[in-house]
Amino acid sequence: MKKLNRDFFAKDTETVAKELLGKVLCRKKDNKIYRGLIVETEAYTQDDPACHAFGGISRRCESLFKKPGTAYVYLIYGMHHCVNLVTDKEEYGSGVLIRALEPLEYVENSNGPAKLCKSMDITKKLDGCDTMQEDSPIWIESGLIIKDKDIIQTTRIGISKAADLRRRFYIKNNKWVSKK
DNA sequence: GATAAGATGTTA
DNA sequence: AACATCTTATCA
Repeated sequence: MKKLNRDFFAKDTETVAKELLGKVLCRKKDNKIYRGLIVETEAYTQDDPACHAFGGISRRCESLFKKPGTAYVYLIYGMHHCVNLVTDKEEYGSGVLIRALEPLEYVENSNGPAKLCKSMDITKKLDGCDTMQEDSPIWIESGLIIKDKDIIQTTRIGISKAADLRRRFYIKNNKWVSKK
């Protein structure tokens, strides 16, 4: 498997969200490399009221404004972590939320955005981490080619603002996609 | 300083 | 359908 380069992330956020399906999220910890196939994503951009970067930069979401390929990790509901990958260009707050993984190596029970962070030990310590760095503890590798006919595009989950936008993508008939 | 809401998951 | 649990944004 080959590590993705920055050009992959330096594109329109919805395009990256769609293309991340079938890629592999990797997390190195204690000499073990956890791997999971990305099966569900959501796109968030600065002009979207549901995005943390809507209205500009803040301490929490500052990572969204960094270079494409940066990891953005935040805490939600006081107890759950979620991870995004920054997209498009630097200084523009946008990213793709990883919502679900199909377990490959050392990963289990990852059919939800908080569950996958728990099973890979992704915490705020990884916020702002540049996945392009050679020694990064988290990165993305190429994986499967997903055909267009196997990709479903629909509305996002768990948000109240801009709930009608169809910015969620998942692999059709994959059992690890989060349930409503 | 106080308050409300939040890109969720588990339990019943 | 309730709740666990706390950071962040917003307002005073």
